[in-house]
Amino acid sequence: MTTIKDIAKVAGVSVTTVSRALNGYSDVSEKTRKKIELIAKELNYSPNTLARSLVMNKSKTIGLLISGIHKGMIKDDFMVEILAGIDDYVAYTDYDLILFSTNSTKQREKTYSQLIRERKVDGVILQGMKTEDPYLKEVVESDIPCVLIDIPIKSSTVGYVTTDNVLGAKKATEYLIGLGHKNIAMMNGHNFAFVSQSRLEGYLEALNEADIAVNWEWIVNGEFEESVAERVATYLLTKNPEITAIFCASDLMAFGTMKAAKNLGISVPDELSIIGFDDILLASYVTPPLTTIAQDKFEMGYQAAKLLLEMLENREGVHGIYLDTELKVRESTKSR
Amino acid sequence: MTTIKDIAKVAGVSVTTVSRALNGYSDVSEKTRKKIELIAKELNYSPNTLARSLVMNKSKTIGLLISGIHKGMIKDDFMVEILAGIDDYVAYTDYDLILFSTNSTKQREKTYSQLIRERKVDGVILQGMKTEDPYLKEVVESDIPCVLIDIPIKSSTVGYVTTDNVLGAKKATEYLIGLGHKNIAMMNGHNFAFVSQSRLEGYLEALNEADIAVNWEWIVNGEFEESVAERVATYLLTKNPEITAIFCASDLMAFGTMKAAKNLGISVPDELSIIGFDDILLASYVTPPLTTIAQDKFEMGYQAAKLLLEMLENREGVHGIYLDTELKVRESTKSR
DNA sequence: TTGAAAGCGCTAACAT
DNA sequence: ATGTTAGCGCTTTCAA
Repeated sequence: MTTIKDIAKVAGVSVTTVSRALNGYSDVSEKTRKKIELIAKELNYSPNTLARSLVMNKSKTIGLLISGIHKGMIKDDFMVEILAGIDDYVAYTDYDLILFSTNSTKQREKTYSQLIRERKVDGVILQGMKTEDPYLKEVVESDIPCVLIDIPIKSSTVGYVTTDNVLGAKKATEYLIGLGHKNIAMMNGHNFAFVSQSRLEGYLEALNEADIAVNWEWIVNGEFEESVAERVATYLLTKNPEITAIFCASDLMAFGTMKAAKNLGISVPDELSIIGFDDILLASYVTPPLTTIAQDKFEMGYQAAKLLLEMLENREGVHGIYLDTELKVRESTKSR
Repeated sequence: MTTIKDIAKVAGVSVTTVSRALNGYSDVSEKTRKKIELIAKELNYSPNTLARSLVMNKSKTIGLLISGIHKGMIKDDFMVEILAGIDDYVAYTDYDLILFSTNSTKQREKTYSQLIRERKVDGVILQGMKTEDPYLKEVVESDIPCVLIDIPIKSSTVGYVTTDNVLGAKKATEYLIGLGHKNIAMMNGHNFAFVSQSRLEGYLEALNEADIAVNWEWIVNGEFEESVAERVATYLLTKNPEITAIFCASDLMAFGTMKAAKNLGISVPDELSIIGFDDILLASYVTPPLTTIAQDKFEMGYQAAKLLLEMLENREGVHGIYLDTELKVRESTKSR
């Protein structure tokens, strides 16, 4: 492997000159620069980023801390789209991505922040962490720049990008109300997700503004999992046959709810309207196609990467980004 | 950021001793080791892997060269599952993953092998490269260990994992034949994929063994893309109404073919049987659910990672791995 | 059992 | 415009 030392030797100059020439500094004569560049090419030289990072104290890598790289990823394309968005932005920079998958099942003896510090990433993007995750605190409190997906924490080194979940949930609920529904249940995720809190808020707002009394027994948690949602929905629908519509805080949970309805012989959308949240790929393929609130996941990733790099280069940027949602009307909802 | 120097100072020993103690060498007294470990913890020390990598000349990172991180990834979960499989294996090692997405649209001024050399990855996994990709050659000819997904090249530094595509395609075709079909077309990918060659081979084998004459006009290329497949299938089916079954070399192309049939008013599976290859998630959600040959994509990723690490640690392993397929009978095929 | 010293490949003052 | 020197944080001979 050629080093600048080799080049220096061949060119008959010092390593400093080589370094300067190759890095485009102005204080090197055009002649020597040309010579050095030529030799570098001939020797098939590539710089050793390790050495460079060590001395410059920045690695030009950004860490991606993602949870559940395997479990959810297949059916729920949320993570994949985020990743695609991040990649799309990062591809045009000189940063590379290093993946830290926080597989909860595996007993990593090292904490995330240890990993991050060891690998000397310049910044990190966090996705899929629960609000009470001890590591979240650890990372946020460290001085390493990070941007959080769907967790609105802001500081000089922390930014976030998320969807306007309150408004999104409100839109969903209002749509149901507009359809003539009054007995609208909500299948939420769990209490350790900011998005759940926000979506609940939107749901409540919509009900309040329409002067519909809130029935707290109709607000349940499906843990963002299809199977849990199915179980919970089965119970909910059996106990409360008067429910005519359900707003689900994720498409996957909407699928579970649809299954529950099917098993109970409740027809969707004739007897029960179901609306989801996310607009994952499958949403338009299930039967009936799912009406849902679409979030722009790709854009979330893109904006997250953009924000992080802005922070890294000390360019001022907005540290808190809210993305819009869009109602996708399909066939799982019907006017009453 | 604490370094071993800081620890050494506090402990009143040399950096050498600290290094040895922390790395579990035996030639350090239990007493000093304990002391050093304690101090390290108190000072919240993490080793700088950059420095370590530089001197040890290995980085404990493996590069993931994947193509089309955004385009295909959403609908076609192939890449995602591979990634999940890789991650699943790597998670239990002390290696980390660094992502090089070879977005064809972007004009990377650097070649893959440059990226790889600069980042000093210890090994690399390649996915989604066409056989004639100049970079493939470049990487394979370099001395850096790599394992290829779906490209059977073997050398001392190159291994591969792939599906038994010949057998898989044969199974598919035989199933169609067993159903009573004789006029069986094939929608292949393109000529620059080994898998296409193998799947064609399997198709031909099955026909030959059943004494069915091959009609070369019925063998077309859909470029592994849904839209292309739709166009090609439309033409094929219009020209050759006698075709009663089509074996598609990917599920996505099978979807395109289904669309073509639908537009032409050809009912699947009543008038036309369609069988796919891959078994992507969507396969069981489309209407009618797609009969297909399933590959174990997760396992491919897992085995690829396993093989690469075996190569890196000089453990002997099989450099060429073939995985089995499984026929998933659903509702897009019917006996004639 | 421990330490001194060299060096991995690079950049960055500070000369000249 | 170019070179000398020091040093990033670590591992590893070689001595003691």
